[in-house]
Amino acid sequence: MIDPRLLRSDPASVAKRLQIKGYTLDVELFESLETKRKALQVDTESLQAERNARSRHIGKAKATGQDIKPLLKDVADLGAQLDDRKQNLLEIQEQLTDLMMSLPNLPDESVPEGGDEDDNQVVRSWGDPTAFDFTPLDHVDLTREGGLMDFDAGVKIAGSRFVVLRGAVARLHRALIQFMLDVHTREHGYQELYVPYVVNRESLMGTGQLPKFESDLFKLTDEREFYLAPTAEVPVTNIVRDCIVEAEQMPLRFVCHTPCFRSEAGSYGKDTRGMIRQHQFEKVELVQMVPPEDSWAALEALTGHAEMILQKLGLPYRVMNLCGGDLGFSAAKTYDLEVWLPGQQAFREISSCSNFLDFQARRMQARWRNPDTGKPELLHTLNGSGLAIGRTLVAVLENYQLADGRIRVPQILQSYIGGDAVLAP
RNA sequence: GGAGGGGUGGCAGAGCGGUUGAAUGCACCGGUCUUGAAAACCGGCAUGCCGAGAGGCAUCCAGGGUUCGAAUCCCUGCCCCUCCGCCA
Repeated sequence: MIDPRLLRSDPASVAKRLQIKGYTLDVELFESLETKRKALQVDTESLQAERNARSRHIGKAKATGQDIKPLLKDVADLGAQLDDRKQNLLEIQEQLTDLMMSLPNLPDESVPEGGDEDDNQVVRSWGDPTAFDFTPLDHVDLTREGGLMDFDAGVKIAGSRFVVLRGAVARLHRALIQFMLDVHTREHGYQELYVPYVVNRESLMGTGQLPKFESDLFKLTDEREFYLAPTAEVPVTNIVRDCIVEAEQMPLRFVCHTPCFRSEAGSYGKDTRGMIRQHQFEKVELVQMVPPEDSWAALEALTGHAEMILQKLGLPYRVMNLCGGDLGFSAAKTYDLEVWLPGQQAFREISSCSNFLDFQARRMQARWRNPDTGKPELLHTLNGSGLAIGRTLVAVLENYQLADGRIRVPQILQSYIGGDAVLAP
């Protein structure tokens, strides 16, 4: 949520900055709601003050044994009046909260202008696109033999955009998870977490998936409002919801491997081949909670942590600064890591690292105790994939393929799969 | 699944339906004392909104209800704890 004070004091400049994200704020609607709210609130509160005063009076009169009947008569119609105004106020407030909760975060100054991914800026790149003296295959063709990636089985069991992995590929997939968790816990100072994969409405509100993006989620048919987590960001970030974190515990750095479930509504026909876009995929997620003044440095560090995985795996990639139009709902700034996929002859997103500033924290009421003021203040949250497992698997298969169709195993992964230098079927 | 007990400030923990936004302790902040620290003592210490200020309003898990008035009474939901049963 955007700071309501900022929105109230300068809606025009908020609107201007939201426009960079392609969001049009109806300033007039907001201001008229705000004006109504203010009037109603003052009205209601003065009425309440009167009622409170009179009730107190009755209490005192009763205590001294006076006749309270005339006093009661006085307040007879106050209650109904009050109920009426309260109801009006509540309706306006509800409209205002709905509006506020559906406003995206303000983009940072350093976010480039632009409407879609074509306007993203290359910040830096690492490695050169892998060279082959033959025409490289994509991961689908590479794994056809032996049904190592069995898309038909996935379809049979669940439906399209699901897959069954077998044998060496399933093992490599698992090895990638272990490897990433090890690097982040041992070298980057993250605490490993295990979390629920089912999340409630409040949690999704907190990180910003709700109320606007319900259709991206799988909802369970239960009388409780349960959803499958679309990313570990949701369960992990919500750990600090309604919490006041002590300063000496900061920064909090969590790493968590979870499956992620996404309905991918609206992506029909997009990335239908292979494992690039699935309803269910694994991800190792990095999440940080930091004091506000540290969050920009933390974004650079966190992005670096994700990059380190690609470097250790020897996968060429580039870092993109997302333009306004491509920026997510909650993010103030996002770096995407794009890995080189020889099968597609293209860079594809494999990680997304964002600073949310206090946007999520305000929704979650996640605070820390600022030692300078002694007061609870909103903290800053960040997260990034470190990395998406399915896409990393694809990248390894495609970048490490040999002319005969076998797959070399990146040096650093060999100890995770029994020392094999070439993927054994 | 069955039977009970609970949800109050950062934490612990009081709180006859009226002057309780809430005793007390701990923690924290400031001060006195001390060479310094500890102890002791004094003072301060929830959040949001409105207001220039004085002050006002709201919040004691959430939502309804009773009442002139609810932290306190009633109903529903959520969560936690204890015991029994079942279970990976």
